[in-house]
Amino acid sequence: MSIESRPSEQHADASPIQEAQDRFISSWGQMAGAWGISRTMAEVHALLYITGDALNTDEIMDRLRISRGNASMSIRALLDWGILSRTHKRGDRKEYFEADQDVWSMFRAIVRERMKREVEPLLASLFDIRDRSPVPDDEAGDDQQAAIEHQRRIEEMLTFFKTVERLGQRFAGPTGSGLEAAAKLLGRLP
Amino acid sequence: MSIESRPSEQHADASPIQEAQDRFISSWGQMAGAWGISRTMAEVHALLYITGDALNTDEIMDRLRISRGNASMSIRALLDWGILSRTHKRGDRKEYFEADQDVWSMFRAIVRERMKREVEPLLASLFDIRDRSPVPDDEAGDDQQAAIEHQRRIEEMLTFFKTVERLGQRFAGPTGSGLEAAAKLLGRLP
DNA sequence: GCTGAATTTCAGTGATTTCTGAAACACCTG
DNA sequence: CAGGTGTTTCAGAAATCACTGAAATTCAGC
Repeated sequence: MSIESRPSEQHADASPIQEAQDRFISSWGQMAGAWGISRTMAEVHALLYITGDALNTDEIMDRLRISRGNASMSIRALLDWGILSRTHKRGDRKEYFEADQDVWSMFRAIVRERMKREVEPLLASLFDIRDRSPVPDDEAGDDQQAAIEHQRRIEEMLTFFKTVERLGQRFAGPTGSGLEAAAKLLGRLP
Repeated sequence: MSIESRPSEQHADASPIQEAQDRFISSWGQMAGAWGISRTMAEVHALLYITGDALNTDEIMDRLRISRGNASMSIRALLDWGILSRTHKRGDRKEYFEADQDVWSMFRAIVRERMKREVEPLLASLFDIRDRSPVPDDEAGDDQQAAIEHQRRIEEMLTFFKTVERLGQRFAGPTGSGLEAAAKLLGRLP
């Protein structure tokens, strides 16, 4: 028999703290788009963060009212992002999952992953485009002018994203513990 | 190895520079997800940025092979984001659109907009959640312990996003011209 | 106020993403 | 190795998002 006092209605008998947690989960879920992940992934993470508990798949399914498949895939994806970790409990074969409780280290993981997935491929493309673009020669002419300005724009983008990548490494890279301080420094308002 | 799938089949002979532009447009389009906009929006912007020209709706439709409706809506959205501006040409009733040619100012606009759309609402939710959360009292007990830790987690999130917001204002706000320098400063690798 | 060019809107359609549920798989333990 | 428990996979259903094309709207000039 399952231990589920499954809240089939929205919050049948939710404690005040559960209500607050649900609000957090839902807000966090709405941010999903911003992190480039699915709503469910965000909600699973929110649940584990805000409760602070290590939960197993069934508990997550039950609390968020999602299917086993969805839970499994979302958990897997969050593990891949490196913002969830596995644990086990003695005498229990189930896997338990918990979220990093340090907000800064959690965001470092997110930045690291987005760098890898978005900035790096773009940089590679930009280098590639630069290498394949027609090289302006000495002759004057509209084509040459166009080629020169094209090159300038590609260079500017490259410079920008190279800076972004260096910042990202500073923040999120292996040696990247310096950002909290940096943020505080920069954050001092004029 | 060949470069198949040349985008311009109806423009029979694409110039080398057009090919480079098309590659840029396509790479930029793939980043769309990262900026939280649709692929077409990103492509329209890429086209206007990389050509540096002011183009009208028909030219954009033709070059990107998209419908009038899609073009109109994408342009409108980009105008709302503040990274495109309108111009006119003498003796032509059509509207022309051009992209900000300064990469840094363009990204300031993007950051500003994402702050408004994502960070600010989340901050509002977090404040709201904090205010509605049960207040821990003096008595000991599991409920109290849970309430205390819940509060701590909400506070930590709040602190993080308040910092993010201040950083964003530093970078993208009205007084926000300081970031390029700041980025260079931070970017100096260890 | 009419005309026609330019632009916007939007219902319908198409494409993509996410979710479900059940089957397949893995792995203990007796 | 049989039976049970826990996890992953995946085909199809559902939900969401983007795009089209045509009709409606706006607006300058007559």
